[in-house]
Amino acid sequence: MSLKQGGKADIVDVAHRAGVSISTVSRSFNHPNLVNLATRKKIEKSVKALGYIRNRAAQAMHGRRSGTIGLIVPTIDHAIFAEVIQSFSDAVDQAGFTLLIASHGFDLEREYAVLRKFLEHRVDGVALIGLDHCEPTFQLLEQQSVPVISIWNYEEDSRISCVGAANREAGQMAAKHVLDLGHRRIALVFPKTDGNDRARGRLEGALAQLRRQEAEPPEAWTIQAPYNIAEAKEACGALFDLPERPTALLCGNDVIAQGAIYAAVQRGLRVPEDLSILGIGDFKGSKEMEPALTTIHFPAEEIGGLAGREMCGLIAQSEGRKTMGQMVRRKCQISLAERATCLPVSQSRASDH
Amino acid sequence: MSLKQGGKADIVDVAHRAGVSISTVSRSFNHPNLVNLATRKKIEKSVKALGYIRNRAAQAMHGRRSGTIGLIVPTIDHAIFAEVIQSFSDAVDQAGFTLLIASHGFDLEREYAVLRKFLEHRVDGVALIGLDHCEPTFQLLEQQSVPVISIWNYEEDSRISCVGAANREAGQMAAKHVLDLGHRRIALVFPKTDGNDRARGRLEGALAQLRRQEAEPPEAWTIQAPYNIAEAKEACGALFDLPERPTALLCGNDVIAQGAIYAAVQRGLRVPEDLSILGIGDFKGSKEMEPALTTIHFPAEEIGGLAGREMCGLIAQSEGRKTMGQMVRRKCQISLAERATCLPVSQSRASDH
DNA sequence: AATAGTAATGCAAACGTTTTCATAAAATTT
DNA sequence: AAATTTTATGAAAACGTTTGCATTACTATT
Repeated sequence: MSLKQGGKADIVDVAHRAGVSISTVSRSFNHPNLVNLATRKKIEKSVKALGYIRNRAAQAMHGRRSGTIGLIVPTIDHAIFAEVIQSFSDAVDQAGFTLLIASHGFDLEREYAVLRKFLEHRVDGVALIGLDHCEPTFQLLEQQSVPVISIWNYEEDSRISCVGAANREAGQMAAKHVLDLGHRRIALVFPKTDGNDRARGRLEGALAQLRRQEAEPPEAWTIQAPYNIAEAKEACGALFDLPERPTALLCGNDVIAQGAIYAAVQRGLRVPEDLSILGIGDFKGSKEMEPALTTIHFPAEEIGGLAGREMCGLIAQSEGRKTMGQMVRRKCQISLAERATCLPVSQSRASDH
Repeated sequence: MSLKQGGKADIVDVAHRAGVSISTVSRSFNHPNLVNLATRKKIEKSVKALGYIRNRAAQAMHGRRSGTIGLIVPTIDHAIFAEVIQSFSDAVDQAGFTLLIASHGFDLEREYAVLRKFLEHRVDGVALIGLDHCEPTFQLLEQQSVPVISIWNYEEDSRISCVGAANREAGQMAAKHVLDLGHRRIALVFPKTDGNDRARGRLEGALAQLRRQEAEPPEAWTIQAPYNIAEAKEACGALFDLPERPTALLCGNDVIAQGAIYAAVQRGLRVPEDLSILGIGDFKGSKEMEPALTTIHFPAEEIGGLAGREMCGLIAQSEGRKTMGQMVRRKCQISLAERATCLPVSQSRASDH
């Protein structure tokens, strides 16, 4: 009865103090309508006095949900992911879930390990980024039949539920735009594409469009850079120092584009007069840049929020036992955000030398 | 025995199949050295065959640790926090912990609510950002005597353990730098400071230094802007449009500084010739900007990593029962990163008009 | 006034582990 | 060969909840 010291009050302590049975206490939490108002008040008082905090772990043991959702991302520290994580988090929070987050640093084996760990914690659902995952991951997911959703990439024949945009379309849209502006000398800066279906989709989409219009870039103009300003700036700098310079640059995302702009400025190249630059993603701040970045808008917040809500839906319907929940696929619209970093080739400075 | 269908294999299923008792199975996980190698192999095989996954919730019920750490941040979607979250995550991951993350949107009441939720999940430790928290939060923490650490701000008399930098010093250092460069007409752009001890410390430090050297800015030159490029750009734009313009601008962090630069560029002001701009934080990409941003370097990665390790240490020592673990305080060094956005006033263009 | 229905509560059996204690078998000592 | 220690295992009691079933006391219904 004097159990308050340790801060470790128990449901039985609460029951004792309130002069009721533990069943009643439990019920007053889970099915309040089944217990008398007066009793409920007594219990509430006892809870306060004892500083009692429910033990979800114990709840979870009853086949009840753990109330947690696991989110596995390549990295948290990327503008791209931070935004989508935030909106996903908000969405599941609102439904009362607690979020477990882990990153795997673009290593799909680690992704599998993290997934196992999450499963040990009996998460009610799992969210992953993209649709590229290793076979053991898929199998584990299926075998455990845990609700799962993929965020960020949309494929109509995806193996798991997904909420995202068509990255291939984005690449194509980007390429089409610079082609429409009359550019023919177009370079590409993309990150590594293995294990990264988003980047791969974009690159393939862009390349396909360029080929279709017979403007495929020479090998030297298809370079790699990770999603980080410093390395992108450096890689693009090297590209600009080549004897032959492109008139337009297609970047794998806005961070790369920003690096590209800095590399250009550094060399006295003017954007967009000397060089048109196109990003993909439309990150926070891209619109405010000077010059404002022309890019393909991805509704990151919408995707994250929608994914969160669909995740909760999937979990809810998996309550209904047996049925290995339905598959859900949601495609979010992307669009060209025409701003200041691209110019028709006719208005560009003739920069041959 | 044929329990594999549901993917819901049990420790008893495993024991059955391996022909041993559940005690042995449990032991083979927790104290492998206590069980015969041959038996262990059998069990391992049985585990594989059944696709068994341990249930941490059940473990946690034995007073054992849950293996989780809760991290509560104002928001995930800020360059500042994303970096520190990532390194904190990596550190605790490495120690085998799983991270629970939630954001409260700079609302300290919500922070309290999130803390309660985490406590229900019986996290082994809690990490918070900064030292500003509401009284119920502190009390709950004390009462539950859960290991807790504050990230990002250092105070020698903090109420809870902390790992971070002295934000007041940062503000002072920033102010001193522009004063040393000869500036006297200095403006300040900071975010709201209530419930945000980091920003408050910086602002107070800067203001104190300016006052000390009798260069306190007029009210119109002390403006507010949240940590986001769009609003910072707008706010700074308004500042620049004032009849009297400062020669130097002290920004609450690098994001604000970036917004300020864009606002300047937009108006044809040249940085640093017409206006010196100083950031605080040294975010990823600040060094690569053109012009490269002069700023106060905060070792975000170091802080996050150190905080993660200290957190694990706190948890480990709290194993030893009774003793309400020691308090830990770690101060990380900040430094001036002199780059290209600040110029001595003598070299600036006389921009009076 | 007897009966049926409803509301509020308690008892005890789960849930999936860990761990203490006891025991059996094997290895070591005398 | 008996006595002792060590190694490997099992039985059963926790851990803190939820919940099905049983019970009691009311409230309507006839």
